Amino acid sequence: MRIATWNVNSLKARLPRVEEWLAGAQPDVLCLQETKCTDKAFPALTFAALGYDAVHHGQGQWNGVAILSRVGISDVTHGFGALDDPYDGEARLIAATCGGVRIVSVYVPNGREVDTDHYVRKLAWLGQLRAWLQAGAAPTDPLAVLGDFNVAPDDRDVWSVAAFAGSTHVTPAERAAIGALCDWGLVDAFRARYPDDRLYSYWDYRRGDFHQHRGMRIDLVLVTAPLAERVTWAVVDRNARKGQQPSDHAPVVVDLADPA
DNA sequence: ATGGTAGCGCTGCTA
Repeated sequence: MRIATWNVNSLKARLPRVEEWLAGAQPDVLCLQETKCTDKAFPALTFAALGYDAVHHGQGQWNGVAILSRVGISDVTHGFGALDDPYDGEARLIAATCGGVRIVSVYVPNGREVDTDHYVRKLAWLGQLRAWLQAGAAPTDPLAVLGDFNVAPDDRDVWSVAAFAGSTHVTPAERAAIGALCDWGLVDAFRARYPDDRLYSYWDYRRGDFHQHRGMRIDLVLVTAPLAERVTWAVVDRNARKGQQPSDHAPVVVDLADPA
């Protein structure tokens, strides 16, 4: 089963490229973030024509998350349920079961500037993500959390440590919040496959950052142990960041062998 | 040099 995640930075602006990418990459499950559309405007029929069932949790102008699947979609939920949401009212999490795997599509808050209210609530949001996993799942379940985490887990995950000094995405507290998810029982599937490579998933639109290789790896596929042992391949599709009207993020793809 | 680009939606915010 091929699972993938892509922050598309507006599904309306990116739909032709998403359609093109689905046809070429042939994922079984695709998690989207920053759809920036309402549930009513979500192009479910377009995806159905390509063979994908889709569920969406959107609000309109900002945020918005979705899951597309051609291996079934059931037990759909969104948000943190009974738990408090530090970004209440923002569409940042949707979950569903696809092909026997619990799939979670997340758009972690950006945090804006270190030590601002938005940053403090970003850390709280990541803490609630762990609490929500602990309340509703087990590390022994086949479960994957895919999305834009807005955190570079390690210094290897930014093009220049100096360039991000004092910025969000690289602070010890943000990295500790990702570490807490891993402590619960998640593995960074892409990093496990490429221990030393500096491969990024996001490049700022400005200054020609993509072509200068000035990127960050902030789009992650975190999987529980039963899935980690099934990973056969992982890749960032940099080609999807090229050409006309790209998103500022590239898709991250992970292949899973059939369960033993 | 606090720059630069893209999306939303129409003025300035968010990333």
